[in-house]
Amino acid sequence: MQPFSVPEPGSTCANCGVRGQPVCAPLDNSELDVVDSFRAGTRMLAAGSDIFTQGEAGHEVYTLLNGWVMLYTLLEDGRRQIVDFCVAGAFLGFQPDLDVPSKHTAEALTAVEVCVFPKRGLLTMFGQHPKMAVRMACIAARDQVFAYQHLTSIGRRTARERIANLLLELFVRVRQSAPDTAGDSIRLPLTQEHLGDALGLTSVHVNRSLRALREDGVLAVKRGALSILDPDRLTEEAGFDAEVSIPRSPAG
Amino acid sequence: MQPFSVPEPGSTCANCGVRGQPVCAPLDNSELDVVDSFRAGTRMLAAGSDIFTQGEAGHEVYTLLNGWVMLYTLLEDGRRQIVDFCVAGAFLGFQPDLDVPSKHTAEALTAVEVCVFPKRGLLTMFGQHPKMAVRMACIAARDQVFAYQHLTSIGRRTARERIANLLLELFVRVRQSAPDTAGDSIRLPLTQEHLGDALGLTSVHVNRSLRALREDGVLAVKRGALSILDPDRLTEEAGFDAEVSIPRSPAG
DNA sequence: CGCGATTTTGATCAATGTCAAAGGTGGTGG
DNA sequence: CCACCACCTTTGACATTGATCAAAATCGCG
Repeated sequence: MQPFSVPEPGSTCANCGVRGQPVCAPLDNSELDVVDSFRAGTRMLAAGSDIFTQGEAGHEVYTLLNGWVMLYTLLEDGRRQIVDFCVAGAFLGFQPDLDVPSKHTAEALTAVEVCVFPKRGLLTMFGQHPKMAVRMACIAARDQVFAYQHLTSIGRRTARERIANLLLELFVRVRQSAPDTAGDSIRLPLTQEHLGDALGLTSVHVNRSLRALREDGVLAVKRGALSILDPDRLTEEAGFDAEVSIPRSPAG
Repeated sequence: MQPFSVPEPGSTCANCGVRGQPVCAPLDNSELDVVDSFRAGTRMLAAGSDIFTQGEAGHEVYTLLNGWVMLYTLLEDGRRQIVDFCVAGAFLGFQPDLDVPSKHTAEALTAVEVCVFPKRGLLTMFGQHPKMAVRMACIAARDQVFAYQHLTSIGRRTARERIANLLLELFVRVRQSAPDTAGDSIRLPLTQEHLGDALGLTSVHVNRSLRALREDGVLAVKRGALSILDPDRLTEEAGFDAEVSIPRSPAG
């Protein structure tokens, strides 16, 4: 599957699958035309392909419509740190300067569909629609809080706690991005190596900790699915710290 | 020293010491009146006092005018993770929702002066001055990148590398916030415990690594001062990854 | 001079990494 | 439908980094 963009005649912002979440969420339907004409359509990408790449200055930003993406940094010697996993609704690739190379790679973990915006003109559009700029600031601030929580997990929690914390976090995130789903399990298209690279652990150690969590009846990861066996216990072990969200009508 | 705010009759945004850095930077002098009338004046805080506190919903945001601040999270059992150190120019306390308790505490490491803004009305002001909203988004995005780099350091670097990386980062940050300074050392009002809590290490281990770095002639930390002995070597050991800044006139 | 905080050092321990190999699993092509 | 292959998971033995505990030395400061 090659990357390609399509105007998608049938699809408009008004019937967007993630209408309530992205930068454009605060606009009302009449204002949405601007966004509609500004965006470059949607694009589908195969699992394993890069949306943008570390070291390269991208010219687009993206709203993730469905599928999973990971954001990672590679050190010179090949060590990899996954800094975030993204699901539907995430906004990817925003950075103030057009020509500065990205510090991270965004790679599709599953087949993925993104809504594409050219970076050029983005800030102008924000300037003309301050609601979007404010929304952008709120999204970036929220993601920063997530990054800080992730940081705290890696810096100060044990391997088992980190794993519990991340998996619970991903569980609620998927639930929020798809509020129609239910049950105690979700699809989890991650290998143990992904988990390790996100948590500062080796995949071997992730494996052992995961077995312990399973044997203790807390959670189970199997065949690309995560099942929460004991929610209370998991919440406790994860040291979980209720959600960070963006209010429908922001403060002020 | 008790917290207090003063209208500071002599001081205005136009002669602000960090004029080029905060959210208000992109406004021209005529527009600055709005900010001037919106802000609640400046406030001085003693070393050790909290600017805002984890678990409490603050009603203000702040621009740091001078001094050092640390941002940290406390886990239930007392483990502490410092997620950032801030110097002049930093913007503190922004979060979209007015009533959500903060996840972090901002504590003054030295005597500190901040410029205070009521949170209520902030987003309205952003709406009326889109340049500020855009600036806010850019600042949040930049800080997010910093958080990701910190994350990468803790997750994938050795103790020695983490220390080298953080100290170099602080060095350049101080230099940027006070471009008039020079020389190979800066004041560093941090204990080894602070470094450890920022890097996911114990203070004992920080001490040993610091000694090794000193004996190897890379850097020295002594009496509240950091000296860079061998910049090239340090840059290499730190795996340093050139600067993240916000361009004067942002993309678009 | 004396006290609390910080730094330094030593001895020992535990969590996690490394290396290596043996199972599984799913996908592909014959 | 089977065989094979790439990739992932699981397990074992052992190595290492960094943690823990404890005490001495030093510093900042009144």
